[in-house]
Amino acid sequence: MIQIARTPKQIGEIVRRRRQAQKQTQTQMGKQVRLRQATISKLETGEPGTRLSTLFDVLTALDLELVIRSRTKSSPRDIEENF
Amino acid sequence: MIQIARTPKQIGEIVRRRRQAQKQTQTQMGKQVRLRQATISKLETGEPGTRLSTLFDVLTALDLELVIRSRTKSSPRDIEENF
DNA sequence: GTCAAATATACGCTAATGCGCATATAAAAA
DNA sequence: TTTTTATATGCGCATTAGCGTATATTTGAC
Repeated sequence: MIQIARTPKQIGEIVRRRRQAQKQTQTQMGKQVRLRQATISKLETGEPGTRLSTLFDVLTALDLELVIRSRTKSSPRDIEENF
Repeated sequence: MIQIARTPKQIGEIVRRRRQAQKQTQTQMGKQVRLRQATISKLETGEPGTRLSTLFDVLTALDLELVIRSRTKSSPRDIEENF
């Protein structure tokens, strides 16, 4: 399972899919990492102001990790979603 | 080039190495993406409060992208750096 | 060691997160 | 449809990023 994210919105989508796949609610996840349900909600909807610490907390709860790598050629889908 | 980041600090290190590899200063990078040199500095030193939008701006300037994937077994190095 | 360049900090400011708490809205179940 | 569950929003508050500007500190070249 690997997903490219070039915008906060894309991160949110990935997080949401993963959370749902694990059959968790935002409230449950929030409890695990001590974040409000509202905070998870904002992250998943793509708030650009979300803090790195919040993202890492959530990724930990979902057993995901973040990888940074050189950009690959962007697919048409990436481009349209950037704006 | 691919790097795992499990903490804001690790992200900072990756960003810094990449920036230096491109022979850019924080001030130059900041200009490209309209961020202050001080902001880049904080990101590179691992501020957990850094915003996602800021991270993406910087990654764009460095031609890097972010990938989210299932966690791999952590290497000893990862563990010690988590606390 | 000296000096210039790069990076880390500081101050005052504005804006926005994340908080607790509550509720409206949407989605799923009965 | 009615009821329950889940997600999105709202308010007031404390905290903090990021801004401009400026300066201390570190690093690197000479």
